[in-house]
Amino acid sequence: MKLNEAKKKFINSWGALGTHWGINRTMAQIHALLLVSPDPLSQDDIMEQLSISRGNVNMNVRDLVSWGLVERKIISGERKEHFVADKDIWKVATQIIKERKKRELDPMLKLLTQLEILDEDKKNKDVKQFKEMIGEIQQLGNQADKILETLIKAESNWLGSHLLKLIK
Amino acid sequence: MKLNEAKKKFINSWGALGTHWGINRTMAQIHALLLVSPDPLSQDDIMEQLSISRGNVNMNVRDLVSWGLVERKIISGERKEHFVADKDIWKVATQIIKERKKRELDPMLKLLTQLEILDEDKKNKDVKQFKEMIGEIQQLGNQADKILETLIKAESNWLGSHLLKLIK
DNA sequence: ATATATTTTCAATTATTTTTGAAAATTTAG
DNA sequence: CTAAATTTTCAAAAATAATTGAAAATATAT
Repeated sequence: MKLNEAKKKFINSWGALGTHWGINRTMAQIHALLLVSPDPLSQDDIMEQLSISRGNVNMNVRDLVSWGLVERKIISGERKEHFVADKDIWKVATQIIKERKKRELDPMLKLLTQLEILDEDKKNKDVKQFKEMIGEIQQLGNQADKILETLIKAESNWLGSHLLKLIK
Repeated sequence: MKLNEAKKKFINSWGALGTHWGINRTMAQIHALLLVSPDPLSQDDIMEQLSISRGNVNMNVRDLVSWGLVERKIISGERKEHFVADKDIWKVATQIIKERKKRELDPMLKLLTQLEILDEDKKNKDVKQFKEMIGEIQQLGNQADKILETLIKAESNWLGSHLLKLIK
């Protein structure tokens, strides 16, 4: 297989995968492209390589920056802004976990707390089962929260060397 | 807050959350509805409670069954099929992990293995960096795979009592 | 076997999300 | 300051995904 073919395959399947994770195809593709590009790319480079419009590149790159996955890079002499992806995959993973936790898990846990305040007949079968269900989800959510928090703080090599042995 | 209000809130936010996870709103809503319903519901019950069409219910319930989150229940005397969600949240979580691993992580790892076979000048900067990147993703993917595998096999209470202490 | 109830399918419709591209805003150079 | 380059915005268009609803298929009762 040739390099360019491999890159294309990688970019495309990364994009396809993104759609299963609530991330839009283009954002995932741009991220993939930057991951396999040794040097920073300009908006025009990205437009050309992925055949997408300027506005699309702009919006999605901006999103990637807000996710902390990509950063702007000034190249001396160049007028255009350039972008690089953080190439440390462990950081990429923890960054994604951190953001999704903040954007999704935290609000859900907050909501569940609100739902707890149910002032109705506690002997009612439906009320009882509802409270139980919410309680269980909350418990699991809190556990997940703690684990993710710890994971985010952990060292990149820690996971492989310690956790895996302990968990077995 | 009244029970029905709480249920509605739960169902709606569960649905909204689903869209961030590549799951369609309705499927997530049906799942939420079944989670907070003590008794099995028929297609008509679901149609009525969520104001959605028969076809929609049918397809999404079928999907939930294929995910192993919901099962068909025959109620003696009743002609219509009824559906219940597995109420054990730990099982729900591991079931979702299991399915997503199978549907997404496994194929991605397979793809990465194929991309490894790159027959080009190994001194080429681009080739080198590409291989490195793929290698790192693969490593992380394999670690995640092992951890998820262990998690799926773990007992529901094991996570809280052991993993959390060890990981700290 | 026939009629009736129930479930499934799927083409057409509707809703949602993504993408484009050109205008507006901003930045940099001279 | 003015002009050129670059970035950003956003309404409209296109693409994608979800939903409907009625017809077809299947199952059950008499």
